[in-house]
Amino acid sequence: MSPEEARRRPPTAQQFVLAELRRAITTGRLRPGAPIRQDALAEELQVSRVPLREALKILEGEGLVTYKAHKGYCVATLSLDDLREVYRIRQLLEEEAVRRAVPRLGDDDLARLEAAQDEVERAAAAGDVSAMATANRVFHMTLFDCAGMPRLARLIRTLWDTTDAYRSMYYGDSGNRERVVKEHRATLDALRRRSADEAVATLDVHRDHAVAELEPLLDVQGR
Amino acid sequence: MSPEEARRRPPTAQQFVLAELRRAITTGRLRPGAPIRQDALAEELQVSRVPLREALKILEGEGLVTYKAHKGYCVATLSLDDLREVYRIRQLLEEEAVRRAVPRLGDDDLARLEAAQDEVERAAAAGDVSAMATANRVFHMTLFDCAGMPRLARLIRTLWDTTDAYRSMYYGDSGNRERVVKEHRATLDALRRRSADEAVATLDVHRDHAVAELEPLLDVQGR
DNA sequence: TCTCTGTATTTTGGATCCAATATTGAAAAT
DNA sequence: ATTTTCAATATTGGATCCAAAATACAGAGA
Repeated sequence: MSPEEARRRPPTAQQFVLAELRRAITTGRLRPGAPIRQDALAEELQVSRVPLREALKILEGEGLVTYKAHKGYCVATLSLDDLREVYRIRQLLEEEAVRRAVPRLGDDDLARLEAAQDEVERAAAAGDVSAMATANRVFHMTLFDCAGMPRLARLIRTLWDTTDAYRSMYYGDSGNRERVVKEHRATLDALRRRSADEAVATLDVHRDHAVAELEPLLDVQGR
Repeated sequence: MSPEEARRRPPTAQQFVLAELRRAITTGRLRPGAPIRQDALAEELQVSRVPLREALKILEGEGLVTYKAHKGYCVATLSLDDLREVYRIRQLLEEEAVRRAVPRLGDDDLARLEAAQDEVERAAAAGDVSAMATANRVFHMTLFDCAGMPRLARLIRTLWDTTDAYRSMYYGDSGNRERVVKEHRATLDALRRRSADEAVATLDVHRDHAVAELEPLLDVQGR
């Protein structure tokens, strides 16, 4: 292992495994519905099954994997109903976060949001799906964090996680990437004018488009 | 172990430990802020540390315990801000659940709600704090489950869990118990008339009272 | 007396081994 | 041919053991 890697590697194996599992799920290397063989995965990641199982327990709590006693873990699948439910809950929670955040937004916060948006636009132009997903997330979470409600922000993060496995498919389409860029600009504009109502409205549109694009993808998965 | 116990005991040790930990936290045997010594607890519960640690990971995900690498787990404490945040999020999510549930309420659902309320009243009269907490929870969750949004219901459950450690203190006061009974009746009445607006309003009042009563208790904990 | 340092002890993190459960497949009976 | 039963195998659950980190503590030095 290079010094670089060693420095970035988390202080415990379970945290390392947790990060790896998240990546594997969001990048699609572990497909929704796929069973998780502990022995194979542990060997692949060069750890024993103990830290792997603890990491899986966390993901189970977050709903990213499902578990049945004596049967094991599977990558969670989303039904259409699940997708709509997750986005409806996000709508409720994100509206609250935005309304709390807007009056607290400082110039430094706006600068961070603009920096995040720059990165989104760069990734969109380059067609870098993975960077796009990351940057998009940074943009939204930066805003939500400004609400000063850490538990709310955490809940929203968890909800985002549950659809991460499908998000990369969404960004595979260049039309989707461009629309995301435009919608973010509208949100940023509303935030600059300190208009919570408009910011909420632009994000609602943003989400609705995502749902509309994701629904057919889920149908395919559901086979 | 008696046959009775063996029958009720979950199929895996971790599930058993998980249930025991929840009980210990909600009943106050494990106080908020208390460190969790794995060796001692494992011996007390007659299991090894492995299932205990997996159960703790679940509770960590739910926010009932906090964890620091190489330092271990502690029962989570709630600050005043945390309490207000949790109840604000509950307000948002529970309103959604009620509005979805009301038009779907069948007579059988109402019957179940009334049965739950009977149990609440029995426990309140008997001054049985533990039974009161359980019955109260059954009452509310029965309603939320009627929304047909399993993820939403699960989120709400998790939010309830985070304040469970303090709920039993709340029910220790007979005035609080009586008020809960009355407020439930108001909610039931609104539900019978299929009035979502009124049901939401009664539940908002219900929650606000709980927050008002819990805040001073948290101050004491915060020392 | 206070602080710093090094060591002993405690506690957590992880690996290996064994047990229990589930799954698979083959053989036997209908 | 189909179904059922039973054994073999694979996979998960749990216990024990060892390693690593953190904490507590004692002693030396200022």
